[in-house]
Amino acid sequence: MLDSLKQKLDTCQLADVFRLENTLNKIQRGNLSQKDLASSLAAAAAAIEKSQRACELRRAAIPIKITYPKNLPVSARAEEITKLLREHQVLIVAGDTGSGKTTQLPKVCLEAGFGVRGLIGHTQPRRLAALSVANRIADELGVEIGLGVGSQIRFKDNTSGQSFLKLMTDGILLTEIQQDKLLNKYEVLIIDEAHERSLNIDFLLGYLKQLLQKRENLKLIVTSATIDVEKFSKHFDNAPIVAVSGRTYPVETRYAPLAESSTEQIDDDLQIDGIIKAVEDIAKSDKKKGSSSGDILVFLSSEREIRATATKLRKQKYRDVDILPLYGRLRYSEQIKIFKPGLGRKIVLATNVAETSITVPGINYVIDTGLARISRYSLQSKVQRLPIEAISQASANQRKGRCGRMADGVCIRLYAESDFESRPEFTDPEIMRTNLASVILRMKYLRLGEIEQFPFLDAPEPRAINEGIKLLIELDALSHSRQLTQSGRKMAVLPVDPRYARMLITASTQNCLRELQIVVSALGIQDPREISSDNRQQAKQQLAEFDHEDSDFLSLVKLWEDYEKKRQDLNQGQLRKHCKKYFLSYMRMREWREVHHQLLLSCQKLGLRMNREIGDYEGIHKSLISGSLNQIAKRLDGRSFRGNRNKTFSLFSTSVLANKGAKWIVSGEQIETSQTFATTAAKIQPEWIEEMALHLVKREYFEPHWSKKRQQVMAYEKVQLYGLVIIEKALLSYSKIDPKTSRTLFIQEGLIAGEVSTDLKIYHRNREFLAALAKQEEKMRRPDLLVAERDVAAFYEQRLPETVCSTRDLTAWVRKQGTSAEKSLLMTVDNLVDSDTAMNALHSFPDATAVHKNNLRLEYVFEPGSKVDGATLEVPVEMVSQLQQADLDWAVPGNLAEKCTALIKGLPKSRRKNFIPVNAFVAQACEQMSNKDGDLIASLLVQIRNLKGLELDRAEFEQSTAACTPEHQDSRIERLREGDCVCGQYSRGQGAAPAARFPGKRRK
DNA sequence: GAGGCTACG
Repeated sequence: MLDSLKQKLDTCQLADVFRLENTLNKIQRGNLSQKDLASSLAAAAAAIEKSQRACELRRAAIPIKITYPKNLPVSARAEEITKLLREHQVLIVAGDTGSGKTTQLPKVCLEAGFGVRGLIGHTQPRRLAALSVANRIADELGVEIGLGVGSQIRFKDNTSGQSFLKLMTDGILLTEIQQDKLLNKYEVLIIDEAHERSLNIDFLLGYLKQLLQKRENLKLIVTSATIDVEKFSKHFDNAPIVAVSGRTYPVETRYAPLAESSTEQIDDDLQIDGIIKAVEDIAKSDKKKGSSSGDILVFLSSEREIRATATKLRKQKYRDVDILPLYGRLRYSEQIKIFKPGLGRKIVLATNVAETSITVPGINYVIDTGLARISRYSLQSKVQRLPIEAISQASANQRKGRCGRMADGVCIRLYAESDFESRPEFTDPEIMRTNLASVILRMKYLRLGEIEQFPFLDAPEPRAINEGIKLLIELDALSHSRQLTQSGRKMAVLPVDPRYARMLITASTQNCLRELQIVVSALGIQDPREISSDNRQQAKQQLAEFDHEDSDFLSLVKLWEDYEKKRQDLNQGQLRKHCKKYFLSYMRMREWREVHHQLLLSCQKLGLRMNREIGDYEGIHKSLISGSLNQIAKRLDGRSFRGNRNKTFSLFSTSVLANKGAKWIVSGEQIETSQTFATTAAKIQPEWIEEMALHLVKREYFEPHWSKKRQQVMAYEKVQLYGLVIIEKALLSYSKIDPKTSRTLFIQEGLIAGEVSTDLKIYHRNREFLAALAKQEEKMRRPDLLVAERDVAAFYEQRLPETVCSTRDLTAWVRKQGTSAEKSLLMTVDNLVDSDTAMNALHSFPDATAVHKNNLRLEYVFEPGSKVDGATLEVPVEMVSQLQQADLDWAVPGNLAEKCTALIKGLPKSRRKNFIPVNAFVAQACEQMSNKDGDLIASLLVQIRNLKGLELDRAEFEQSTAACTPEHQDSRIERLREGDCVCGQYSRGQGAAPAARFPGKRRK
C-alpha cells in the first residue's frame, strides 16, 4: 500500500509532493498500531487523490490541440524548443520584437506537457504588459481569461485553481518568494524581457540560479532581446540559446551629427535646428517619392526639452502635422493622442517612455538625439541623480527598432557614427545605478547569506553594498552588527520602499499611522496633481484649497480627505468632473487609493497600531523624519538649504514652504538634475531630528561646569547628524555623561569653592575647619602649605563614591550611610595635613606675643602689594613709645630664618662670601639666636662671631639695606616710612609670585 | 527657478 502511494506521488501537484512524501515517510518510520496505520494511510491516500484531482482539473483546462500562428518566427522552432526544454533545465530564448516569443513560448511549454503538475509562471516587467499578454494568450488558446490563463499584478489577482499559466509582473514573483522560498507551485518559469536588467530581474535571475539546484523539476526560460545573450547562458552554466529572428522591416540608419566634433557643446537651439532639419529632410524625400506616410518619433531627454522643441516646431507652421509631446508626467488625455488618428503626419516628441513602456504605433521615422536622463545614485552625497547622458549602443538600437515594425523605417541619429561606435555597448544594469537597500533587506529577510556571495549577473560593487547596508542601519532595519532588527522584519514585508516602510513603523508608535498611510501611498505613486507649465497658475490656485501652510505632506492628507468625502457623495461622472476641476488625475487618484488600501491591509497584518484620533503635527513629521534622516536640512538663505553630508539644495517652487522662512525642514525626496532639488517638504523642529536619529547622531560636550543654580555639574552639548549641526549648544546635566569629570568638578567647584547649598552638618563643619587652616597659612605667608586644594580634593575623592557628583547625590549618600559617612568625611589635622614641617611651622606663627608683659595681638594678612600685607602687631597707643625694635624682631619666630637670610644676602659681596652656603649658616645661627642678645641684628652679630669668628659692624647691615637698588630685588631690604607704619619688604624674583616676604611691622 | 522610466502578499 505504502509503495503504491509513493508511486502516485509522480502524478501529484509539485507543490504537494514534498509534504506528501514527508507524510508517507513518517508512516513508514513510525511504529504505528494497526488501527493508526490504517487511518494514516487512508488520510494520505485521500490527500494524494486530492492533489491528483487538482492536476486533472488543470489538464482538463488545457486545450488538447495547440496551434501556432504561422507568420511568427518562433512557431517554426516550437519542436526544437520543446526538445531542448525536455533535455535542459534552463533555456535562453533570444528574439527581437515580433518574434512571437512572449506569446508562443507558454504554448510551447503546454505542448511539452508542462502546466499540469504545476503552474507555468510568466513574468513581465510592466503591469500593462502582463495583462495584455495574458489576454492575447487566453485568446489564442481559446480559454477564458482568469481561468486557464490567469494574471496577477499589484492590485488584481485574476487566477484560479484551474490556471495552468500565470502572467504576472516580476515584482509579484519576487514577493511570492517570501511565502514559498522554493516556488513549489511552479513547474516552469519564464522570465521575459531579461535584457531590461531591472533590479527585479537581476535579483530573480540570481535567486533562480540557486533555486534550480534545489528544484530539479523546475524549468526556466529566460527570454531577451538579442542583446548580450551569452551572458545569460553563461550565468546558467552554459544553458542552450535559441535565437529567434524578429519579424521586422529593415531600418536605414543615417547619421546627422549636430556638431563638427563630439566635444563641442550642444545647446538646445542647435539640437532643435537639427531636429527641424531632419524633419524637413524626411518631408523632402517623401515628396520625391510622392508618398507622405509615416509618423516621426523623436527621442529627447527631458520634459523641458520636449516643450522647447514642440514650441519651436509649431512655429514652423507645417501643414497637416500634429506635434505631440509624450512623457511620463504628461496628462493621460494628452498621452492617448498618440493613438488617435490626427490631421496628417504625427511628430511625437518623447522621452525614454517610448523606448520600452509605450509603443507608439505607425512610426516610420525615428530621430534620436542620443541622449537620456539616466538615474544614478551618488554614493558620495547619497542622493539620486538624473544626469543627461549619452545612451548606450543597445539603447540607441532599441530606439531605432521603434520604427520598421509595419514597414521599412529610417533612423536619423543626431550624432556621428564614430560617436555611436565609441559608446558603451550596454546601459549599466539598474543594480549598478541604484541604492541596494531594498534588495539587501529582502535578502536578509530570506536569509540568503552574504550579499557578496550571491550569484548576481553583475555583482554590485562592495562600496554600493555597504551603502545599502548603511541606509538600512540608518533606518534601523539592520543593527550596527548588520543583523535584521525587529522592525527590519516588518519593513521587509511592507510593499513600499524601506524608507517609507520605516515611516509607517514609526507612525504606529507616534499615533499617526492613519495619516502616514495616506502620505506614504502618495509618495509611492506619481503625483496625482497634474500641473504643467501651461496650467500652473490655475492649477496652483485651485489646489491651494488643500495647502497646509507648513507641510506639503499634510497638504496631501487634506487633499485625500476631501477626495474621500467627495468619492462617497458623488457618482463616478461627478467625481471625474471634480478631478478635472482640481487638476487631479482620476487614474492616479484611483491608484493612490489602491496603494493605500494595500498598505492598510499590510499594516493590519503586521499588527501596527492604528490611531483613532487625529495624528498630531509632531508625530506625523517625526515619522517622516525617521525615514528621511538624509533629507533634513537647515535654511541657509532664500531658497537654499544646507543638508547633511555638507550638501546644499533648493526647495522646489511647488512646495508650500518655497519662499517662506522655515528654518528646519524635512523633505520627502531629493533629486539632482541641473541642481539638487527637494520636492515635498515640511517645517520641523531640530529636536525631532535628534529624537529620531538617536542611533546616528554624534554628540560633543563642552564647557563642563559647576552650576550653583542647579547644584550639579552641567555642560553644553553639540549634536550633529552626518555633519549637520542639529543642536548648537544645549545645556544639560553632565553627571550621566561623564561621572568622573562631574565628580571632580563637583568637588572642586562645588565642595571646595563652597558653593554647595546644603544643610549637611559635616559640610559646614569641614568648611570651618578649612577656614581655620587657611588662616594659619596666612600667618606663614605660605598658602597651600598646610592644605592645598588638591589635598582637599584628594580627601573627598578618596571618600566619596564615584556616583556622587551633585549636591543631591551627596545628601542622598550621606543620609543613606548615616554616621559612618559623616565620620569618614570629617576633616582633621591628622587626616588632612601630613607635613611635619608644616606642623612645626604652626607654632612659629603665634596669634599673640608678649611685649613688656602685655599680650599683644598679632594679625597676619597675605596680600602682597597691599599696605596691610604681612604681620601686624596691634599696639595700644600708650605703649608705642616703649616699643623697641627687639619687640618686633622676635614677635614671629617663624620669620626668623628668612629675615636672617635676607640680612646676610644684603651684605656686600666681600662680606657675603663668608657665609656660603647662606641657608646652612642661617639654620645653624637661628638655633642659637634669641632675644637675650638684644634685637635681631645684635643676636645675629653674636652668632657670626661665634660661628665664623668674624666681627661685623651693625652698620654694615643697615648700610646694605639702604644701598639696595631695585635692580637687585632678590637681595633688597627696604625700610619705608609711611605715616606711623614701619614695614620691611622683601621679595624674591620678578614677576613670579612672591614665595615669602618679610613681614611688615606696623605701629598703630 | 524647473522632474527620466518602471515596480510590490
